[in-house]
Amino acid sequence: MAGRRGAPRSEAARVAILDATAALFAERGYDHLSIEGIAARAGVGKQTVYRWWSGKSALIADCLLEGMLLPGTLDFPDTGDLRADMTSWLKTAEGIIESPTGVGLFRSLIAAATENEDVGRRLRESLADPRLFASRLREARESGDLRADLPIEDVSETIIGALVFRALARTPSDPGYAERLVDLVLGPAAS
Amino acid sequence: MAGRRGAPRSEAARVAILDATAALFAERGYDHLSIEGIAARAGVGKQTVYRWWSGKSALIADCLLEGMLLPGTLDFPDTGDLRADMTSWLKTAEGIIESPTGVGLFRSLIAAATENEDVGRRLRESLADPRLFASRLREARESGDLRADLPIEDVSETIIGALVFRALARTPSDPGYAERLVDLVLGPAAS
Amino acid sequence: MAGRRGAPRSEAARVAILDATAALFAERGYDHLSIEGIAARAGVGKQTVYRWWSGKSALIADCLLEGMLLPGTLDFPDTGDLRADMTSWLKTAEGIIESPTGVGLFRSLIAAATENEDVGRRLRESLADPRLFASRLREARESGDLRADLPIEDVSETIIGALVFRALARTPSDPGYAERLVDLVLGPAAS
Amino acid sequence: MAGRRGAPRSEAARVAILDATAALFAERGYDHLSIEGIAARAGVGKQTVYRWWSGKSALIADCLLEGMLLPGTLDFPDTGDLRADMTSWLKTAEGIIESPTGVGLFRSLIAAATENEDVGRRLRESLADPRLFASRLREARESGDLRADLPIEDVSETIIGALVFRALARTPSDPGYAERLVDLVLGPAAS
DNA sequence: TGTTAAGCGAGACGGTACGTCTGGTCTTACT
DNA sequence: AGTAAGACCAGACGTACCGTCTCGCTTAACA
Repeated sequence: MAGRRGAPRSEAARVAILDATAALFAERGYDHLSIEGIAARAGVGKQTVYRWWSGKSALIADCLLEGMLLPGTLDFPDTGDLRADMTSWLKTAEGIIESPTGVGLFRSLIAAATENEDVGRRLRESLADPRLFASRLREARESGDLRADLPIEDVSETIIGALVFRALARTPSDPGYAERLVDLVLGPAAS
Repeated sequence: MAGRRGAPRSEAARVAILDATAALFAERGYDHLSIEGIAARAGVGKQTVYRWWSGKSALIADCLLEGMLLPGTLDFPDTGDLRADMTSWLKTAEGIIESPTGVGLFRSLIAAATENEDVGRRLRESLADPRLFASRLREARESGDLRADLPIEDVSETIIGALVFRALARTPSDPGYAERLVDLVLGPAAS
Repeated sequence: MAGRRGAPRSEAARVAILDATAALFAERGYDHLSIEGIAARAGVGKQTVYRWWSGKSALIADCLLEGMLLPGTLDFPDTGDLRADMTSWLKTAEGIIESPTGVGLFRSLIAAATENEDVGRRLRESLADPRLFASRLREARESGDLRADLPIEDVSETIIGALVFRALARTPSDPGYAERLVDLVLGPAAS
Repeated sequence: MAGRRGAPRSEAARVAILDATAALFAERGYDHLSIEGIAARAGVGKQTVYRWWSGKSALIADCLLEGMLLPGTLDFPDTGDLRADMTSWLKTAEGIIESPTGVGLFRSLIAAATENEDVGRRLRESLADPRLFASRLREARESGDLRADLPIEDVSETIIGALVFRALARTPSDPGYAERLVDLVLGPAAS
């Protein structure tokens, strides 16, 4: 059996650090985050941060895991009409991404994913979240509303990828985009 | 008329700076770039950099404009079979992106786009490059090989977006992916 | 000829740093000095300190050279009676060394000399200062008041050494000490 | 009656700590000593050090008390000729102090004395050690070889003080010094 | 043909943050 | 209760770059 000695890790410190990270990330964005700032805001020594995380990207990865960064407002609607629900979800997402705070958060997450593979992987895993559209697509395919060979995961990935790229490329807002993207990835609507 | 006085801008310095930027970007990635390092490598005073560029992201934007960052090997093949050409182009792109240097460069570009809107916009503009698939898609649509209402620009954007997201999310390599993505954005192949 | 380039060293910064060093040294002693504290007090970046000095001991050495640390109140009296003058100088010195601030400064200088050979050497050089007793001893020897073979420099060194050692060893104050030390190093007084 | 409870102080820990202190002091000098380093080398928790000593200077004071720092090779020779013995002892001492390790140890002791009054006092007490010259001087005075009023303790203190100051001031080695110092403090040799 | 304004390489400046190290305190589990 | 271990808050260390600001020099266009 193990039986480690020494004081156990302080949960209070862990939480204070993640809270401070999430707060500063939201306030100032990924690249104005500093470990010193986080430690100061959390009321913690810098060493306590470095003891448990390798740097700011790892902190962001953990915040992500705890759901402290992504707003919970992206639940998928359910009116029975998959294409309509998807379009409406996309318009909501576009709205968030185009808001000043939303785009900062979004680009900051991209920057963090750039530096840290855990952040990337966790973003990927969150695609499977049932609150997102993946599970709904799966149902639709099983009930015959979508062609049987539709690769669900590719669809999720492609939609998010398109949003990511548009945010990076500063593609201007376009009212018809959501419908076109749905048509593109699900195939044209049956007449 | 104006007629400025004093020495004109040194072309040698401009080129040396962009060369140094491209070299260091390739060697060490976007976030280990430093203006001091660039100036030193270019044999130039820091002020000469700051006189003409606002920071490292602007330098990258300029390098991009001069084609010093993207490898020229991504020309679109032309065998007459659009789907096959597109699949093969995608496989080549995947190969580059999965190589150790390629993925670094790719992610670094994403990071740069995160910080600087010009970088983003120039990445977007390069989608229209005739060496890429956009012009080929246009031809195919006009010759009736693709459905008439296919939104070409969305297709380009979506494909690149998918690649970007897979690079960020560290999605593992998958042999069948190119074909599936082509089917997804062009619609299933006619039998 | 050479012709250095770049901005010249800032005299204002140099002086501010030495002033801050001397002030903090007097306030808090050698081993509570910190480069950060000095830089902050001087209103200067840390790098400006490190650019010109290797560490705090080198700063002290320079302060010493500029006479910013030693009080100027140790001038040797001159009543015509060398032994009496010397005794009286020694009593004054003892008084300073036994005062709370004096002993701190004295021990701090010793600590600095411990770490940095320049500090040591400059302390040594200051023995030759004509305001101290060395030059007076020389006159006395030449005028026949002291034996001709008396090694003046050894005398100075020995007297200071005795004071140093008593300060280190916390030898308690002793009213008759000054006279005894004078007798010891000059030989017993003629009857 | 009292009857303390709990485990008694561990002698093994005490010895391990002092050994580690002495070893690290000799290896790296006083100001590279760290409590953490000592505790690690001794295989002991930091708290066990802090429980019994107030800091590194107190550790040095204790090592000194146990004779773990000063080499035992400074016994005073006895050829019957006091001046010759003293000169020869001084030359030996000079040799040690001028050796690379000796001077480091000597200056480290001075630095420790600077910080901690116990260290100072113990250095002072060690002057009375019969292996040093004080007891020999006393005998000589009693047997009439030295003038009756010679202040023995001042002599010891002055000699050591001179050596201390020469070490601090980096006075260069000088072949005739030992003889001159003996003449200085004992008075010129009788013809 | 000077004068003069801009560009240039160099590098010092006041700063921020880095990641590491140590100080001293405190909290565990073990003996 | 004392110990080995080690986490904690605090803060200095010396380094790397930031973006700005002189320097002394060079290079044209103006005068």
